[in-house]
Amino acid sequence: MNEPRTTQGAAIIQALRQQLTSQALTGGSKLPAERELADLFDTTRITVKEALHHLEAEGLIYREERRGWFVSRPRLVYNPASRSHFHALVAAQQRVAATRVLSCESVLAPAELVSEMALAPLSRLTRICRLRSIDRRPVLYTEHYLIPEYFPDIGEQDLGQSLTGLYQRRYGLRYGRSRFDICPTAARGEAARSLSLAEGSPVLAITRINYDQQGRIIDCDREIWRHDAVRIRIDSQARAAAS
Amino acid sequence: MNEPRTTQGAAIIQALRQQLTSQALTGGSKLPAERELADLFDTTRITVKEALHHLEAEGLIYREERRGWFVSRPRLVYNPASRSHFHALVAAQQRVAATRVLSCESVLAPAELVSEMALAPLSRLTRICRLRSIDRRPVLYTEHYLIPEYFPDIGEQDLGQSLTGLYQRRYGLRYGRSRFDICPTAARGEAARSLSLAEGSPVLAITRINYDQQGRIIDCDREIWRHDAVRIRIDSQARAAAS
DNA sequence: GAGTGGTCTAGACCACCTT
DNA sequence: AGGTGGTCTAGACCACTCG
Repeated sequence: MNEPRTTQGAAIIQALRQQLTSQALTGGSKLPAERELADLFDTTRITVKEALHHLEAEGLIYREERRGWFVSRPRLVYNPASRSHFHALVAAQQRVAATRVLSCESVLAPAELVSEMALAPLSRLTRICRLRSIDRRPVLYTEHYLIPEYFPDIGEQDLGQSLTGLYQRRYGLRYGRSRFDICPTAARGEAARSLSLAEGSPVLAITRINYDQQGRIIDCDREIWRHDAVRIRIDSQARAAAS
Repeated sequence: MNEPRTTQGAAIIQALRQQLTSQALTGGSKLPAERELADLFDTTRITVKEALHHLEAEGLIYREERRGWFVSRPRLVYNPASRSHFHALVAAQQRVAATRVLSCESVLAPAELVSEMALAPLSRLTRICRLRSIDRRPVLYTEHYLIPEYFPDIGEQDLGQSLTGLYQRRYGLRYGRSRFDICPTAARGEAARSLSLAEGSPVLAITRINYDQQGRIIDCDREIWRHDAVRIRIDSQARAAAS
């Protein structure tokens, strides 16, 4: 097997992994403090911390800033190409969803969106920021950028519900095609704070540009998922022959 | 801006980020040694290392085991739903692709695939392991698990080319639908070694189950991408109305 | 106020890569 | 052989959370 020599760190990882997969530690529960683990394994906090980071990268545990380490729950299976509503999707997987609206305001279009959305320079967009939780744990930070002309009075609507549904009911807009990018990156700024993640923690960023049925761009949304909270699943049909 | 107090680590990150985005350090080049950076910023290796890990999570730099830190090149834009060949895809983005076949052998079906692929317990599958590079940097480790009945003599074929093309030309098999999962996780074992990643480094795992045009499962493939080397891009058409 | 993780110091030895 | 990152020691103080 060409097994690398077992380091102390690897031993800690293995011991914890076993506890985690054998359900001795179950979803949502808190791990002992780093200092306690260091005593337990007769080593230092730095070594323990390294081991915990490995398990975090695997998605078995997660951190909440200055609160401690917790056991991850199963990932939400999510298809960004389907238009299913977050609350319905979560409920279908026997979990409890919640949405909190963080802000809704008019902002100058960020530079990268000006070209992506084919806007005039210095355009204004309506930005809606929301934080979504599963089983009381915040897992998804979203920013929607709307073309304001299509969405008068959006600020007076209930934004805790599905925006897709609202677009259709209130504004008569239905999605046509959309394009999305999925990119593993690191949490920064507001997204990190809202998700109670340390700056630089790995996340999955999904950026989507939505067109209506006439092919006009109507909005763009950016989802920042905790990397251990989600698994993307997509069914695809056969295409034209490979090139 | 509610800026968190600037720590020493944050200062290092900012300084390096600036150098990286201003192209003072360009793709592929090597960063100074950790000890050198520690001197430069008048701090310890551990602090420097932490900062480097942040930039790694962002995808701006990457590590090669015991060789050093390097500046990332632009991510490959990849659509796993399209059947385009790796070499063609890479060439279209002005990069140079290479494929190395690591192994091709008959193995006992891994437990998780037995259920996923609806196999009889203790079935055997043909496993092909390959390592793919862009601009001489290994970025993608793949394992294909084939139903052996459909692929006689596969071991004698040239496996460095596109397997999709080979399936069709040699075996008359064409893909119908497929289902794929995209999951941010950590590198382990053979995949970590081949990609010269430390155990536990973040990667993007894409698992795909492929059906032929008659709806039979013909193979399953597992791609392990270096997390900073790829960006998934998918175009989707409108679906039936949201539930 | 006690406990937690976040950050940091100032070193050390080892395993591996490069020359 | 010399340089690199990988791992580790044995502490320290700070910022934040929670009861």
